[in-house]
Amino acid sequence: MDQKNKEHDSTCHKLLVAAGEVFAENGFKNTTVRDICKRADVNVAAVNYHFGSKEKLYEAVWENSNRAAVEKRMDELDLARTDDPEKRIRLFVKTLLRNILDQNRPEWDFRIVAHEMISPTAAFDIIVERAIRPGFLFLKELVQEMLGEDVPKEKVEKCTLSIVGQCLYYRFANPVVRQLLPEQTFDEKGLEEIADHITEFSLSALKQLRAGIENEEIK
Amino acid sequence: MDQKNKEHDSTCHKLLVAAGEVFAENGFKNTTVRDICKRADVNVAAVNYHFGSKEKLYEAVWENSNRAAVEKRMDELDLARTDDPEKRIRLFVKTLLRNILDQNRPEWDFRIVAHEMISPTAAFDIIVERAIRPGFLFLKELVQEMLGEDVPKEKVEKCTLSIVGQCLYYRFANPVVRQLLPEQTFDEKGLEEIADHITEFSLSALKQLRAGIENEEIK
DNA sequence: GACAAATTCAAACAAGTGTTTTAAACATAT
DNA sequence: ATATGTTTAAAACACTTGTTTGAATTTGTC
Repeated sequence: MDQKNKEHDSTCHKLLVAAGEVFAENGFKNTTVRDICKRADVNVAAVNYHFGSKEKLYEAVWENSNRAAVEKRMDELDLARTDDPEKRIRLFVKTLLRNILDQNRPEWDFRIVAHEMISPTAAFDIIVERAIRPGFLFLKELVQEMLGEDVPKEKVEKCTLSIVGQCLYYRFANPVVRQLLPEQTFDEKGLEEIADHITEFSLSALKQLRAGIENEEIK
Repeated sequence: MDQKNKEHDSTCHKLLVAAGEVFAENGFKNTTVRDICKRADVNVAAVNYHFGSKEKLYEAVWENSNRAAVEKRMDELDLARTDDPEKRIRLFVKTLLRNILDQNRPEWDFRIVAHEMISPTAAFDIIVERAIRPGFLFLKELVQEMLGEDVPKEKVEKCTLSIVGQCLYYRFANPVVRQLLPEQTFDEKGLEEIADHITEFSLSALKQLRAGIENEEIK
């Protein structure tokens, strides 16, 4: 909205940072501009002066933080391109879990996505296309590799969702998981455990499915 | 709150019904008492007159609808007690999916649970204990049967969550799924497909895991 | 039918929301 | 130094929220 967006300690910059944090915590609807301004140590009117409205600030936050973050994530995943699909699925799961569960991570943009899933705003379509679909397609290819070429597209897609679903459950239903599994931690060690389990569970399923398909082909 | 709660067309009853619908659609925070009263065709003051507050109405809605619904669901599942664990897991998945995804189902209480998972209210603990834990324990037993007795509790629990997670993803991330898989329907046929897939995926995983465990034991 | 209690209603209230206004402070260029 | 455009600040605005009020209406009882 403004040419000085990127200068540290400018009102704009302080607003973007604060807004990102608060939106990530509470979603769009449950966030007040007064909360944001208080955290940014800035006057209430600043939001509308610099961004026009709460909604445009939301979009700016997203625009500002997301593109780089997504690309960085995809790069992380691409690093392992030489590895076999199993290792890359493991890496994918671990990366995804870290992004959605690690509270200490400043890359909170994924938490905004989580809120969008539950109560979409106008930015929803863009967010899906930019932040979700790339990862989905990435994982889908790996699943395809695991299952073989002649398995129908719908099956591959559903398997992909099965893997993603296991991960995202820990975010969406986090309070439930904490109550159901009180011993489970969510620190580095806990995340590792969860990631290992989901990977093992999913790879087992994919291998078994693959075996079943091959058996059918023989018949 | 009142002795005439159950009479049809009483203000109380109309409020409970309307509130249930609206809360299920929008969650607690995003529901206004004016919305509820408009749908119930009742004066705004009625909520506070009959229930004391919006919050107590929320609790009453839950109290009123849930106990019977949960018991009915557990009965449905128990009917199949004679079947083998595989068939019962299939039934569990299908029942769960129907409850959380079938829009035409008047048993919207499960959708309130979904909202509670994202932004818990004071009723959260009760809701988890009454609506979620019984199903969780039910499925956990089935998974235990599939994996055998000597597999650690944590593994059984994580596998259980993996199954539940696949199902609930279709609810939490429903708009995303619709955008990612535009061909997927959510009518009776669509639900059947999803349920079949999740069952197949999960049973494959469990069998493979079981095989792995037995191999280790032999060594 | 008359009286009292319970219920409904329109209106208003208090608190919170996003936004706008108005003026003061600041910066920059001439 | 003055003028000009930009940024900040406090207050107010318009609207929505849950809740309360007090009068009107209905209901129950004798």
